[in-house]
Amino acid sequence: MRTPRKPPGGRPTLNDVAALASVSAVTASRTLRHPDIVSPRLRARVEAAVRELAYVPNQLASALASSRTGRVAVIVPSLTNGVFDDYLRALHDAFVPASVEILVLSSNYLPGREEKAIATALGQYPEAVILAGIDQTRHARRLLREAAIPIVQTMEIAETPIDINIGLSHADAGYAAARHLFELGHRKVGHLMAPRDSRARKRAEGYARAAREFGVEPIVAAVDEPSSFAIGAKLFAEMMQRQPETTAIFCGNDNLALGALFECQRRGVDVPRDLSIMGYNDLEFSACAFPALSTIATPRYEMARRAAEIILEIVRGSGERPKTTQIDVGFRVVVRESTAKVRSA
Amino acid sequence: MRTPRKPPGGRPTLNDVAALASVSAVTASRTLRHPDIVSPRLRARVEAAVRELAYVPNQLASALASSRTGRVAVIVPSLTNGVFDDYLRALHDAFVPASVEILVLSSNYLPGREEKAIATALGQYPEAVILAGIDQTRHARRLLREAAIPIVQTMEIAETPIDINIGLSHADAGYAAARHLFELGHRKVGHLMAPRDSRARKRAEGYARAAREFGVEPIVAAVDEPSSFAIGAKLFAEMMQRQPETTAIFCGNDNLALGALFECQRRGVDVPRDLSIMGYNDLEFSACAFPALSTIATPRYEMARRAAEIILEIVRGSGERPKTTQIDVGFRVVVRESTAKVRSA
DNA sequence: TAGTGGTGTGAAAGCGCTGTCAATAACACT
DNA sequence: AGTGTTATTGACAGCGCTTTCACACCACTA
Repeated sequence: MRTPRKPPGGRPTLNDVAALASVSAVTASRTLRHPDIVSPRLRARVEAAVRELAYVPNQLASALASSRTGRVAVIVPSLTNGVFDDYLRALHDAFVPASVEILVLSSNYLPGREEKAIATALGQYPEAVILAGIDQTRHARRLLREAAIPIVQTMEIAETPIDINIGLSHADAGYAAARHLFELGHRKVGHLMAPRDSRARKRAEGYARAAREFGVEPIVAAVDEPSSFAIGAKLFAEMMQRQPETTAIFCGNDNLALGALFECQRRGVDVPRDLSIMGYNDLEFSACAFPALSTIATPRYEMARRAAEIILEIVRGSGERPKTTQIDVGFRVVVRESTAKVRSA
Repeated sequence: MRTPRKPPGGRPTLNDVAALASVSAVTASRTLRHPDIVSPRLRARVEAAVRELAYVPNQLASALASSRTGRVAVIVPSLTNGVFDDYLRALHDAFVPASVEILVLSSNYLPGREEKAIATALGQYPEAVILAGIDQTRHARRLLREAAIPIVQTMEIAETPIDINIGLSHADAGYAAARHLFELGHRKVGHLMAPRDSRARKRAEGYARAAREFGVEPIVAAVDEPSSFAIGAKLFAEMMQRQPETTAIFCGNDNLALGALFECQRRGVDVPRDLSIMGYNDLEFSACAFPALSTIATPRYEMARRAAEIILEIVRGSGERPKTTQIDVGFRVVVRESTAKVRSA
C-alpha cells in the first residue's frame, strides 16, 4: 500500500472539474480547448464547474501531452535599457492577441549567460526563439539548430544566420552617424561607447572606418560597464580632458548622449554651437530633449513585429518557411538640433 | 497497430541519453539532478552522453513529475518604463543564482489584463507570485489565494494584503513631495500625472491632501495615456497655458518631470529660478540631469530584493512563513537642484 | 561462513493533460 | 422497423520525467 505522493486537496485538476460537471476528463478538456464543438448545455455545465472550483489548467501537463507549448522565448541582453522597450512592446502586441506566451530571458550582455539562457529557454520547449544579436556561442548555436524550431536573430544582420535573420548593419549605421558629423565639417570627432554591447563595438568600427576615410584620428572613450546616463556624463568629462578641442561626439547610444548633453549643460558648453552630439537608437526622450538629439533611428518595433509575424506564420500557418530568410530593415539618420556645422573657429 | 504520435527523431530525451550511456533512465535522471551521489565513472558516462546528444532536459516533464517548477511569476504593469528596471534587476540578482526562473508578464496597467496575466502565470504552476501593486480584481485574488503559494504584493502598502506585502504609501510620498514645494513657499503648485497608473492616482491624492492643508487650490493636468517624456512636455505646456502663474510643479514620475524640464529649457523658463520641478521615483537619469531633479526616491531594488529573499526562505528553507507579513520600506525626499524657494516676485 | 550496513542502480507507477479512435445517441430517411 | 449519417461523448495510451522502493553488490565484522 503506497501512499499517494501528493496529499489530496491541492489545486483542482481537470478530473475534479469533470467530476463536478459529471462528464469525463476528455470531454472537459475538449470543452476548454474547443468550446464551439461541444453542445451548449455541456459547455455551460463545464464552465460552471471551472468557475466553481477556480480551476486553472495546468499548462505544464497540457504542453507535455500536446507537445505544443504556445510559447515563444525571447532572449535580450538587458531589460534595463530603453532599447528593448519598443522591441518587447512589439512582441507583446503581436503575440498576446494570438495567445502566444512570451518567455523573456536576459543575458546581461554576457555570451556565457546567453548560452545558459538559451538552454533554459529550450528546456521550456518554446515553439520559436527570438534572439537579440548574432553572437551566440558555438554550443548555443548547436542547441538552437537541433531544437528544430524557428530561430530568429534580430537587431543585426548576420553573415551566417542560424535560421531567420532580421536586422540592420550597425557598422554601416555607425559609419553613417560619424559621417554625418564629418560632413558638417567636424574633424575632432570623439566616440563615447560602452563596449560590453557587441553591437556598440560594431558601431565603433563604423565610426573608425569613417574616420579613416576622412583622414582623421579616431578618439574613443570607452568603459566596460553597462551604459547609462551617468556613464555618458563620465565618458564625456574624460574625453574633454584628454581632447579639449573636440567639436563633436558620436555616442554609442542615446543614453550616453543624453548623459553627455547634461554634462555639457552643466559645464556651460552650448550644444550644438560649441559641440555637436550625435546619439544612436532614437529612444523616446531623444526627440523631446533640448536640444533635440540627432540620432540614428533603428526600427526596433518593426524588427520585432516582423519577427513575430514570421513566427506566427510558420507556427500557425501552413508550416512553410517563407523564402526570405534575411531582412535588412535599415536605419535612418535623424538630424535634429544637437548637431550643427562646425564653427570656423 | 497505432502509429506513434510523434515521428521519432525529435529532440533527444532522457531515454536517449540513458541508452547511449548504457544505464537506465532513472539513473540518468539522478545523475543530472544529484551529480554528487552517483559514482564518478557513471557521472562521466552520462555527462558525455548529454554533450554528445546536445540534450536539454524537458523542463515541462520534469516540473510535471516533481510538482516543482523552480519558477516564480512576476507581474508588472509595464516593461517599457524605467521604474521596473531596478525592480527586475533585483529579482534577477536574487533568483538567478538560486536557479529560480523568473516568468515576467506585463499587464499594461489594465486590471483586466492583470487578471489574465495572473491566470496565465498560475497555469505555469509557479512556486510564488510577485505582483506590482495591490489592486487585483476579486477573481484574481481568489485564484491567487487558492494557489496556496506565497504571494507577494509589492510597490504599495495594502490595507488587506493577500499574503505578503512589501511597499510604501504612495499617498504619503505624494504628500511629502507636494509638501516640499509648499514649504519652499510655492502656492501655485501644479501636478502633472498619467492616471492610468493607480499608484499615480494615490500620489495625486497625497498632493491634494497637502494642497488642502496649505489652503491652496490644486491644479492638475492629467492625460489618460501611458506616461512618457513627450507627455510630460505636453502636460506642462497645457498647464502653463491654463495657469501661467504656476511657480512649481510636482510630476507623477520622473519621466514626466524630465519631459517638463526639457519643455522649460525650450521655452527659456529657468529651472529652478522661474519654476521648481519635483519628480517621483528617482530614476537613473534624475541625478545627472541638469539641473538635477529633486524627486522622491522609492526603494524599488530593495523591495524586490526583500520579496525575493522572503520567497526563497519559504520555498527553499524550512517552509515556514516569516511572522512579519507586511513591510513598509518607506521613501526619501531627495532635494537636488530643480526645486528652490519661490522668488518673492 | 553467515550476517550487517552501506552504496549504487533499476522497475514500476504516475504527475495532469491531450490525441486518437471507438462508442453511443440522435435524427432523418427509405 | 431498419439503415445510414451526423453530432456528441468516452476509454485508452502516452507525453518525458521523477519518486519510491526494491534489489544487487561490495566490504567489513562476528
